[in-house]
Amino acid sequence: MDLSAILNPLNDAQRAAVTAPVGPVLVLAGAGSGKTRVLTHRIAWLICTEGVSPHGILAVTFTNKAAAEMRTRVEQLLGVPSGPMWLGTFHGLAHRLLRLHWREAGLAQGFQILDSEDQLRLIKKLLKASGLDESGWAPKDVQYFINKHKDEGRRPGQVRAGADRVSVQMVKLYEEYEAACARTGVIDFAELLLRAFELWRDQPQLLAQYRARFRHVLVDEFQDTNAIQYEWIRLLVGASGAAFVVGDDDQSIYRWRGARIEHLHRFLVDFPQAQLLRLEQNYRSTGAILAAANALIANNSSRLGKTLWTRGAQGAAVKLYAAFNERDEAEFVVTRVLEWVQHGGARADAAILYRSNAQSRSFEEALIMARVPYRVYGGLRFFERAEIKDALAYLRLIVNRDDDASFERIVNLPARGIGARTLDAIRELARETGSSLWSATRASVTATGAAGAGPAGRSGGAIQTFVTLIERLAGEITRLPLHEAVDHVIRGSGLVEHYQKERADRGEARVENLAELVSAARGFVPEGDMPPLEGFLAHAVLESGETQAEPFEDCVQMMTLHSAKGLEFPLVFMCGMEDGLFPHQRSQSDLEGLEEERRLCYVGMTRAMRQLYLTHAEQRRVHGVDTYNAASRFIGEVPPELLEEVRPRIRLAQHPVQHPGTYRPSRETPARYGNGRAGAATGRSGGAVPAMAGARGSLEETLAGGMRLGARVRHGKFGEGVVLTIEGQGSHARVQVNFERQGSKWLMLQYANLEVM
DNA sequence: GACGGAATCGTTTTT
DNA sequence: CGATTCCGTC
Repeated sequence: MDLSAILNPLNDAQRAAVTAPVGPVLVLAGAGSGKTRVLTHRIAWLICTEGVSPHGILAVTFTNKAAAEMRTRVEQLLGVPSGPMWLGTFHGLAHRLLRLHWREAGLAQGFQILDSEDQLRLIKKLLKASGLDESGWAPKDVQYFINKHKDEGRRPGQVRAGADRVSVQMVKLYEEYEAACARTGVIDFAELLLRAFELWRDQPQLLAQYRARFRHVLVDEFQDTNAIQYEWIRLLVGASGAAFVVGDDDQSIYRWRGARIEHLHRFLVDFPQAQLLRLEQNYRSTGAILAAANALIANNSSRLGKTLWTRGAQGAAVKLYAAFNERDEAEFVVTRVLEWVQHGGARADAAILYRSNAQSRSFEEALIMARVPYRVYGGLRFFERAEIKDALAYLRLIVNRDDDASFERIVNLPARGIGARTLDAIRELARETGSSLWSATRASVTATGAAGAGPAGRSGGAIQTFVTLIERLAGEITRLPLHEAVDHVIRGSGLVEHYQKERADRGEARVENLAELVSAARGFVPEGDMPPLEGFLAHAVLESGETQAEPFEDCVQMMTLHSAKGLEFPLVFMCGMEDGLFPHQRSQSDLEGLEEERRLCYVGMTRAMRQLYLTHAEQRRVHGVDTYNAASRFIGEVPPELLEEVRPRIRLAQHPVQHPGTYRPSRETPARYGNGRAGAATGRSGGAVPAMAGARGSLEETLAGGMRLGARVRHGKFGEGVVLTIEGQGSHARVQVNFERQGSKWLMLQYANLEVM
C-alpha cells in the first residue's frame, strides 16, 4: 500500500492526527480544516500500517450522508472495499446490533422502528386512553419528556421527578408508553440507542466479543453526541480508550436534541492519557470572514479554544445590509445573486441561510419574480410522505402483526367500513387482554356470534376482510423479490385505486410516489444478512431519504443554518439577523441557549468561502403581525472594521438630524448594532449620497399630512416619539423616530401607520 | 365518512 | 398570516 497517497495531501497538523499512536485521541477540528479528510485518512492509515482489518473498525458519523461519503472516500483511498467495516450513524449501528441480538436485547424478532411522527401518534393515543385533558397535556411535551430521559439513559424508574401531580403523571405516561412499545414490538429512535447500550452493559460476554472485534473506534461530530451515545462509546472502548474522536466545540448546535458539548471536555477527563490535537488552518474562507467568525465566537465562555487562520487572501469585508422589511431584504439578496451570475458566477454558488424555515417565503417570492431557479432544503422527505407511510404500514404489519401503530393507520385505509365504534371495541378488547390490536381483532372475529364478545354483523365482516387481506398478502409475497413484494402489496392493498380517486393533481403525485417506492425497493441493497424486507423497512425509517431529488438545474440554495452545517458556498447570505429571530426569542433568556445561537451564527459565517452578507430587516411580519426587531447582537460582535454597510439604493438629501428643542439623546436609545459599540453602521444619516434632483417636490407629496422633522407622532406599538430623519420617496419613504420608551427606530412610512399629533 | 368552518399555534431536525 | 387540527353537519 502506498503510504504517500495517505500522507502527502495532509498538512502537519492533519498528519500528526492521522499518524497519532493508537489510544484515545481528541481532534479539535475547526470549520473547513479538513475534518473528514483526517478521519478517512486515519482509517486508511490504520489499515495500512497497523495491519488492522476493516473488520476491526467501527466508525460513527452524525448523518447517513456523511457515512456514505466517508465510505466512498476510504474506498477511493485504499482501492479496496470497506464492506466489513461498521460505518454508520449511532442509530444505524445500534439497529444493526439489535437485529443481530434481538433476543438478548429483549425485543420482538420483527421489531419495527417508530419515527417521531409515529411516536407522537402513539402518545396522543395514550393520552386519550388515560382520559387526560389535551389542553393541559400537550403531546409534544410528553414526547419531549420521554425522549429527554431516554437520551440521558433514564428508564421511568430512574427519573427523579418531583412529587407534584404533573411529574408523577409524566412518569406514568412514560411507563405506559414503554409498555405499549413492548407490547406492539416497536422501538423509537432513542430506544435504539438505549437498548444497544443496555445490551452491552448487561451482557459482559457480548461486550467482550465486540471489544475484541472493534479495537479501533472513530467518532465524527463528537460535540453532538448525547449522553447515551457517549456512554456507549465509552463502554465499547473500555479502559484502553482507543477512540479517535473528532469534533468542534464551537459547532455544537443540537443541544435541544440532547447533544452535549461537555462530552468533548469529559473525554479528556475520562481518558487522561488522551492526546489533544487541533486543526486550525482553514482552507475555505477568506481572512476577513474568518476574522469576523473568530471575533464572534470569542464571546462564548468555556471553549476549548481554537483560532482559525488561513494562508489565503484577506478578501472583501463582510457586508451588512439593513433592509426596510423582509421584502426589501429579499429583493436585495436577489439583486446581489443576479450580479454574481452576471459576473460569471453559478447560481448554485449562492446560499441563502436563515434561522427558521418560515423565512424562506419572502425569498422564494422574490426569486420567482426575478425568474431565478432555486432549491429549498428541508421539509417533507420521501419516506415521510403520507402515502409512502401508508404503504409501509401494510408492509410493517405483514412483518409484525402486533405493530399497532401500523394497524391503526391502515385498518380502514382505503375505507372498508371499519368505523370508530368497531375500533373502540377492538381497542377495549386489546386493553382487557393486554394484547395487540391484531390479536384482539382475530379473537373478536372468531368470537363473532357469541353475544357481546365483539363487533358482529356488518363491521365484523369488514374486519374479517381486513384480516384476510393481510394474511393473503403476507402469504403471496413470501417468495417474491423485494421490489415485486412491495409492488404487490401496494396494488393488493387498494391504495393505488384509493389515491387515484383523489383530486387529480394530488392523487397523481401520490400514485407516482408509490411507484417510486417500488423503484427504491428495487435499488435497495440489504446490509449484512438481514432479511430484505426488514432491512428495507428499517432503512425507510432510519434514512428517510433526500428531501428532493438532486437538482438538475443550477439553482440558488436555500436552507436553515442548521442544515447548512458541513456545507460550503462561495457566496453566503445570512438573513433575518435580528434579535428575537436570531438569536431566537426562545433561546435568548438563558446563557446556554444564547451561546448555542452564537455557535449557530459561527457555523453560518464559516460556510462562506469568498463573500458573506449579513442582512436584517427593520420591519418584519411575523405570524401576521408587524414586528420591529433590533439588529442582532451578533452583528455588533463583529469588529466594525471587518464590516461594510451596503447603503440602500434610493437616498434623499441629508436632513439635519436634530430639531432644536425636541431631540433629546436618550440613554435608553440602543446603539444600532448592539452592545453599545460604536458600530461601523450608524444608520443611513452618515452616508455621502448626493441629494436627488427634484427630490424636494416628491418628498412633500409623500409626506403630506404634516409629517416633518421634529413632528410628534404616535405609533400603535411604540407610543409617542419625535421624527428625527425623513428619507426616501413613494413606497420607500422612511422615517427615523425617537420614541420616548423604545428609543429610536427606522420605520417605513407606508406601513408604520404613524399619527401626526 | 367526507367536507367545511372554527380554533389553535406557531425554532432549529436527524435519527 | 397560514398550516394544521378539531369538531360538527350532511
